[in-house]
Amino acid sequence: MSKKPYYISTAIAYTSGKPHIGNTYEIVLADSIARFKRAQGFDVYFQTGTDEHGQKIELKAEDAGITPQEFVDGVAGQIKGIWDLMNTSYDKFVRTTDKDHEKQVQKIFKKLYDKGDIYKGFYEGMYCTPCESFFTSSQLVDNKCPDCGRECQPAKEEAYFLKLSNYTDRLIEHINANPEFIQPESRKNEMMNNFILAGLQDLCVSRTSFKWGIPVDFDNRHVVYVWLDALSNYITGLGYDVDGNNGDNYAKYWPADLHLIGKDILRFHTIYWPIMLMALELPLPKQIFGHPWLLQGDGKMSKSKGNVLYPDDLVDFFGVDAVRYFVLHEMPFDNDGVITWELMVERMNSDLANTLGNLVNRTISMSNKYFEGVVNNAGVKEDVDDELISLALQTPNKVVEKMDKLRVADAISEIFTLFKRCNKYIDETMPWALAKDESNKARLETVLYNLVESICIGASLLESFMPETSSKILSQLNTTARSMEEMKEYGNYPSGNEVTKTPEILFQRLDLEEVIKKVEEMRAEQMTDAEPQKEEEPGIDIEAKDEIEYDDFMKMQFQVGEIIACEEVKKSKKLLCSQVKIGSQVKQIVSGIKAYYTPEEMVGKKVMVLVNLKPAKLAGVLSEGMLLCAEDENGELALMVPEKKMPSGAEIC
RNA sequence: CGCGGGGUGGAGCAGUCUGGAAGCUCGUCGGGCUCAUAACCCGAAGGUCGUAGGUUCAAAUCCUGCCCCCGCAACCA
Repeated sequence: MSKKPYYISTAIAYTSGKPHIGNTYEIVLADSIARFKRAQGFDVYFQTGTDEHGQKIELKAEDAGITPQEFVDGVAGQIKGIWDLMNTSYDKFVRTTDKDHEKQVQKIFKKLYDKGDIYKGFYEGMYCTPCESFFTSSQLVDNKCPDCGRECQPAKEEAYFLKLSNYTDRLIEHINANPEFIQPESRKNEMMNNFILAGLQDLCVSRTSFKWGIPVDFDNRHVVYVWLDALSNYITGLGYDVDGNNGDNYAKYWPADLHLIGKDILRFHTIYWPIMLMALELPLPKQIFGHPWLLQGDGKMSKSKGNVLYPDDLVDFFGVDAVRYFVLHEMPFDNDGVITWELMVERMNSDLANTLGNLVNRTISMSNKYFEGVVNNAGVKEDVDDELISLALQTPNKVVEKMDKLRVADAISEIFTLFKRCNKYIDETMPWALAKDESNKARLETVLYNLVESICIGASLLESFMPETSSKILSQLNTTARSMEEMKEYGNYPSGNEVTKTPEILFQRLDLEEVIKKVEEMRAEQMTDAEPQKEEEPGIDIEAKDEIEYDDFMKMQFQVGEIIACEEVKKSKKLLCSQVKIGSQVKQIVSGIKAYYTPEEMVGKKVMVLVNLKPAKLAGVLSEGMLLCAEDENGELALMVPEKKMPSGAEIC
């Protein structure tokens, strides 16, 4: 009987920089699922990779003074290095700059164009010439550019679009008929209500504004734009060929069983990707799981704070398997998980060192102490054994159940429940008491046998999640991993086998204070590393606007305003509504700065106001001007305030 | 009234569909034990299950109103 195929993929990582712990979570999660499916006897194909095109990369490469190809080669290598460091067992690392991928994307583009699913059209809308940007009429404010406030003209720019309307009915049907398709299910409603039922806009699939992409072969002014390129990796990586000369892997593994992705890109995977496949007349993937995010507890990650968690640093502190354990265990099924140093140290000490490491250590030590390492199944059973044995037999099934529902964190917990039961069993049977009387020798042998056997089962199950630890334990017990089949019966550990004489500590307990101290040192180091950059801080470049006349400038009236009252705009997330005193008059101004200032902080500030901006309604509230802010590359805002004391109403010129 | 999820001992969660003694992990405190990595095992304290009503012999669980948090969408003059 041939093995059933199982194809799992992660999203491909964008090669703009080094992956942090959040990115790493996804690959580890996918890896544990892939390993588990292999253990269950599936013929698993596990694909990951990198998304390497786009304007952002073109610009970054330019900054670095190298070609885009050199740039992405470097970052892709770095990402692959981290994936390998995390001990992930992917079968293929696909890159969107792979020649065969590029070729197939061109063919896909052509085929859909020939079929009429891709059409040449126009970016049609309101165009702001100075900003070089298109806006839909709903984005405009009183027909003015939302960025600069100037008049926009109706305009067109040539681009190719993927037509969605032909397939939306089929997509809706498919989603409704297959409740498993989008996971977690709550996300299904978001996609349906916010996008599909609201009416889909055709997806723009080409660009003329940059070059670093796959050229449209029949119209080389255009390059293929992001999603059509990136999503195709799932089939091109398998050797899919538009003309039907598919590779073996495609025939064997498509459609995919599971696309594992972050919740932020569910829309592309549950709407655009299925429609692309329908247009190509290919079957749809069976399931798409938008996993939650792993967040840091100690504030927003930022390089300047030096608190970004990188997987390689964590591995230095804790070791690969501990890091794998953290990210898998702290992540619930459909809520964001939180990771902090405190939490990691706690898990390390409590779960890994105490429960697991110590169990293995004390078991092996006793075997050596009482029987010189020889483990014999003497068969002197007592009632207390039953509970342990039955749990050891049930645990594999429990783990399978959880994994079938993609509840990876829960699956690991089941394994640790078994280890905890082992610790309890030691206290119940008190081997050290048995050892005092020679007549209890056979019973003592049985007790130790039960421990070793149960640990073997637990360690074998652990392989998918903590492969290195699993093999360390098994090798200390001088045996190998059990198959799922072998775990159906109890007592497979060979009687008379000999465990190691020198048990190695699996996980060293850590002192929280010491860890915090080291972390601070590391942060300080990261800060100094960042320092030179700060010195020469080039500032950030933004898109240049057209030159203006002095008269244009003079049209704008800026004055100092004093904020005399401020409140949140209900029903909006980002807006604060301020009463601003400008000379003798008071204007109401709404600003999108709630995330950076509280209403209390605002009151009393003297700020720079653009006074003669045409009033507009924001979230239903009238706004009669604009508070000016500086904005950095992360969108962080800072109000502009006069450097010296100035009365409200003072002109800024 | 845009759509959806959630509020359970100090922390993180399960239980809600299918009403019927409030559970798990961590932490705290007390005890036991000594094989082991100051570990392991047992016990205890600590919750009006967001809030106000309703249905019922019985409500964390079903119904209604309200408050708060989160995700998505909109908005960021």
